[in-house]
Amino acid sequence: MDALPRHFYDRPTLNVARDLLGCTLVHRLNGRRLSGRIVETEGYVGPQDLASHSRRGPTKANAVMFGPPGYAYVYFTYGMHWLLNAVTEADGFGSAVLLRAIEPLEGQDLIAANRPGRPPLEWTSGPAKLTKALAVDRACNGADLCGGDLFIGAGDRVPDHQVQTGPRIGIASVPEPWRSHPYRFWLKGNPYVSKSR
DNA sequence: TTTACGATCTAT
DNA sequence: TAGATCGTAAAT
Repeated sequence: MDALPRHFYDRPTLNVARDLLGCTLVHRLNGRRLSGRIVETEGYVGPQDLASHSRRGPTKANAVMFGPPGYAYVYFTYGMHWLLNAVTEADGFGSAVLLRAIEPLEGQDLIAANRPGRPPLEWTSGPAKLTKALAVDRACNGADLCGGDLFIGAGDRVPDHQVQTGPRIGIASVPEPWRSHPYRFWLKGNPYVSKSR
């Protein structure tokens, strides 16, 4: 499976977020492949988006977001979690797609080992769960998703009637209209889609 | 240098 | 429903 080309990411962020559904996130590690089918994403559409880390302009932590498309923006939050994004749009524009959930495909023995004591449905059904499961952390920040050990491969095209949209999760303190914009995309009925609260 | 908080998860 | 837990950036 080939990595999606850079021009896939050099498009409007919401189109990328929609089209990443059904694609395969792969992490090559120690000669093995850990992978999963992307079932939930969120778009963070640019500095004007008050829910986006890019809203205050480039900083040391979010610099990758402002770089060229097709790179991994990995950041640390809540004192313990790593979250994985794919950078979108033109170099210099701060936008990305957060990968929120995947369905395990390859390397399920290794994935299980990274999620000890948890049932399969809780291995990758959340943005911090999937990074833990696929061993994605700060070392992956800035990785080239178009040609490296962490990449995204094309999947079967997901028809529109299988795609649902809604507001993004975990941004309750963000002002309207950004809080309510339907920038979250998921596969209808897929059991690995994260639980919102 | 100090403080407040966060694109979450888990156990209670 | 609250506690864990710490890097980051704004405030002091």
